[in-house]
Amino acid sequence: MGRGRVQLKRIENKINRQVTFSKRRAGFLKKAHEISVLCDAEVAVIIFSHKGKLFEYSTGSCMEKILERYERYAYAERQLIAPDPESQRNWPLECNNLKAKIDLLQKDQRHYLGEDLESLSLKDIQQLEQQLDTALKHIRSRKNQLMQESISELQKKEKSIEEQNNLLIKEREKAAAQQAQWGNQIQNQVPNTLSFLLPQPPPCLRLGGAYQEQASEMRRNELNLTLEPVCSCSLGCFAG
Amino acid sequence: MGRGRVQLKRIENKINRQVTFSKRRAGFLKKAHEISVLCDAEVAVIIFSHKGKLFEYSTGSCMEKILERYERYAYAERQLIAPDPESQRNWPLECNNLKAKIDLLQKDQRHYLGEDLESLSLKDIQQLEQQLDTALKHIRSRKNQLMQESISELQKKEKSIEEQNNLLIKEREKAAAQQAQWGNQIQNQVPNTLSFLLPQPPPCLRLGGAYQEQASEMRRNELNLTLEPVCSCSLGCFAG
DNA sequence: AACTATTTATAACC
DNA sequence: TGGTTATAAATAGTT
Repeated sequence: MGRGRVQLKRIENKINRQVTFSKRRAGFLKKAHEISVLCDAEVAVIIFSHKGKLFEYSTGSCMEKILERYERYAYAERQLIAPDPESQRNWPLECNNLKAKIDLLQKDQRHYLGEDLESLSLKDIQQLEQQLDTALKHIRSRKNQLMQESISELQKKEKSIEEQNNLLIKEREKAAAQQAQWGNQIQNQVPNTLSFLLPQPPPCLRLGGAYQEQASEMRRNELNLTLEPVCSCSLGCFAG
Repeated sequence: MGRGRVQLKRIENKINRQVTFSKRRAGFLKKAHEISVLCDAEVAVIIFSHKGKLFEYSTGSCMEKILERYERYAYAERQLIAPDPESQRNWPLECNNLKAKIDLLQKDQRHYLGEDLESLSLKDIQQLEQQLDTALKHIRSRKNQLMQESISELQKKEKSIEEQNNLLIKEREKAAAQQAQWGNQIQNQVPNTLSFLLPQPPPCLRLGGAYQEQASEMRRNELNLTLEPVCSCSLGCFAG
């Protein structure tokens, strides 16, 4: 994009290289910010010029956070390769930073839960209100969707069970009729059969019940994990 | 560069965001490589998508080298923060725990903001809805309180200024009357005085005007402080 | 994933 | 460096 085509090759002219670096760097960092905002991505850029000068960009101006995330991400792989080159990391500092971050997250979480509002200005409060209002809209929309799905599923299940019931009832009637017939024929030999069959619930009904219980148990577990984590500070760091 | 102008604002449509991310990411990484080659710079790029997927570029495919260089560059500052009588703690474990906690907090936060709801069950969603609903009640209550306070204060100030105004008006009238009297008494002795005096606004008026301006300026300032604080990001560590 | 009408970025020049 | 302009590139909306 310029008056001439560009070859992907080191610019030998020193001045030209410097100028191009300066211009492209600006455009590049701008694009980093754009993709970060537009696509809600977390971006970190580090550039060392030929002369060794550092330029950087990071979403949320928090380079360390992104680098740590990167380290964590690549952790598993590198663990396999390198057993422990981690004695030279600045652990205390890292821990401190993490703790500070957690504090911030927890503070924000309290705000999201409508606590500790005294420390917020009117404008903060208004912004918070709007955020939660929007969030609540999304949440209610999703809830409705889930409820609709749940209703549909239950209706389907109900219908299927009803059909099975009808089948079973027919079978029972058939059996009853037959047994009545048989009873008449061999009444004295097996007198209890009919009274034993009738009170027994149809098997399909019990199966349905068991399935439902299992499902709701599963949901309860997920709830514990996601909404009531051990740490009391679950919602947080808005940093993203 | 496209058929429409683009607003620097998160793309709300999920599909669009994903497509744009994909396209821009390609262009962005290409530019990273270009600047690296053309300008003989050392470039590292880390991108985490909204979904948490990692994309990266680094000159010479050696991310670690560049990150280490970066760490060395920013080393001095961070050294100052950390003393260190502590070397026998299990730092790696502690750090990992803290990071896990942060992940949980961030996940929860997204839920509080109405994002990533797909991973929640109906029951989770209902609980979340209730939490936010309660929080919103508190927040709105606090907001009303703050607004009331703000209104009261402004009213008080208004009243005080009005009183001062009244005083000043009275003074002006008094002065005008006095000057008219003087004008009659010495009209013949100093014929020009009156015509010189009259167009001249009485001193108290000018004072009053000056005072009023000052006061209204004050009000404007206070308004800015309480209603529109400079920091646009008051809430939380969004940057974490 | 391919196609364009546009918008952007930027190479060359000052 | 910082501005201007002609042009190459990137990409938003569309298919």
